[in-house]
Amino acid sequence: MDSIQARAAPPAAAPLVERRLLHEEVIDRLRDMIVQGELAPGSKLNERVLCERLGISRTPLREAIKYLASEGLVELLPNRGAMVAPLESETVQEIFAVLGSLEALAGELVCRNASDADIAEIRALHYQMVAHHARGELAQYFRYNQQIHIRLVECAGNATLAQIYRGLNAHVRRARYMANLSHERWDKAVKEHEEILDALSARDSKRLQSLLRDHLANKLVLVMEALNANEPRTKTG
Amino acid sequence: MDSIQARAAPPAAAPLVERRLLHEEVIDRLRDMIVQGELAPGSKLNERVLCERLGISRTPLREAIKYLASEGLVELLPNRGAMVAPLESETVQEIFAVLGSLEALAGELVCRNASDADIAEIRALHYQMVAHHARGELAQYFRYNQQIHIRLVECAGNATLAQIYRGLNAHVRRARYMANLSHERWDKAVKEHEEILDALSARDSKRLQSLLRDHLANKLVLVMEALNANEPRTKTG
DNA sequence: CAATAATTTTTTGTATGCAAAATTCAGAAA
DNA sequence: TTTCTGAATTTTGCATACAAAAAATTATTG
Repeated sequence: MDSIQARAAPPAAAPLVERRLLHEEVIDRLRDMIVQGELAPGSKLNERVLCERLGISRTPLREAIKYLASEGLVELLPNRGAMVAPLESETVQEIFAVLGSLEALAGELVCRNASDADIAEIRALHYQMVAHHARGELAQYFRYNQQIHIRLVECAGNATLAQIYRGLNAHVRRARYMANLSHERWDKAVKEHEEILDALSARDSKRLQSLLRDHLANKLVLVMEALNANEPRTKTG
Repeated sequence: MDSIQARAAPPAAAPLVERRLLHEEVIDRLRDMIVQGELAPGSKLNERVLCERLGISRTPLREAIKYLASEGLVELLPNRGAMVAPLESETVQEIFAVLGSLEALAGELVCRNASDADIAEIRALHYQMVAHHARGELAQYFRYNQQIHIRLVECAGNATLAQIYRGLNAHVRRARYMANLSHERWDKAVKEHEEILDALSARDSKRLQSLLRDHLANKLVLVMEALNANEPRTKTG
């Protein structure tokens, strides 16, 4: 029983870091399970099963589910519980349209507001990513790739923007679009990142916006391919 | 005891409209109370008090609070419950920056995707609004004003965009920025709406975007004034 | 055998109970 | 008075209990 548990240990001392609340722990844990694909899009969330898996009671689980429903990762089915939000190609296209707007805004703001240290940090992430690309380590590459985009938006200095961006990004990430990435396209994506980093370093807002837009368009193609590969069935199925 | 109650009436027949779930009812009810200012920004949400007021138990209330926390209208305080999200001028400015991007996108999409019926509906709302302006009915004017903006974004045909827009809009609306609207500014706002309607009718995307941006900028000024009027105290207080 | 009806089982929605944490408040010390 | 201190009270977080709804299973009929 090495699962999450409430009030297990006696108070050793004043906890330096606030003890995390169970339902918050569960929010993060569930979100991870959904984004990582452990809980597949469209699959039903059985409370009993999840409670056993997480070692908690239904109350914090249900609270976490409500939170994620508002985030859009979960859909509530009245009297029938909840399911992982399906990954419809239509919704994905909608999300990309919004992401485009948000990245454009982020591109403008980050050039104006990011500190040199911020940009240095993004550069460091970039070189990590390039190294993983050179070694053909796709999963690690993907991880740093994500981090770069997230960090770029965060460094724009608009927390509201960053939060919305992260939420939409999580939704799309479930498509596992990196799985079938050709060498050619991979190389191209890295090249695009080089240019993005250049524009950011020069704080060339217009160029950065344009590069981000093109990069996102290419990513959309990837995502749609992944989607069509996994669920080519129409609604008649 | 005419409050919301669970499973009160015996099944008269198959309910034509799905019986709403208690926690969903509470989500809407709480959101209204927050946006209407019945629950002030920064005020603590006492579960006992709210349960009594709504005539429900703590479980659905807490679930609703979690939902609204993800929406951003409520902030969770570990081991101390929750409070209505404060209305910081910094956050408001962030939100307006994002709203600007979203309205720009909406302006583009609505010109491309809205049906003539959609535009006719917005025009009808516009004339209702104008009538209330002529009669000096501020509250009603405000209501239609809101509806026009919401409907415009909805008619862009991107549900994700519309949902995010509504959420951010709700947050800002709490500022009650219409309260101290001068006659001069009111007239100007209506003029701006006339132009917006014109551009929409002509499906002139660029002009519409430009008009929406200016209109939003003016609104930001109003909101900031309302904010400074109500909480001019600095963080030292 | 298929199709429907009746029954059992499971699952969900809500209320309630209990313990930990936070808050309040009375009284003592400075 | 103001400022601690510590018990009483309130409030929160989580678990559990119970009833309604849905799903699965069995029984029944054509």
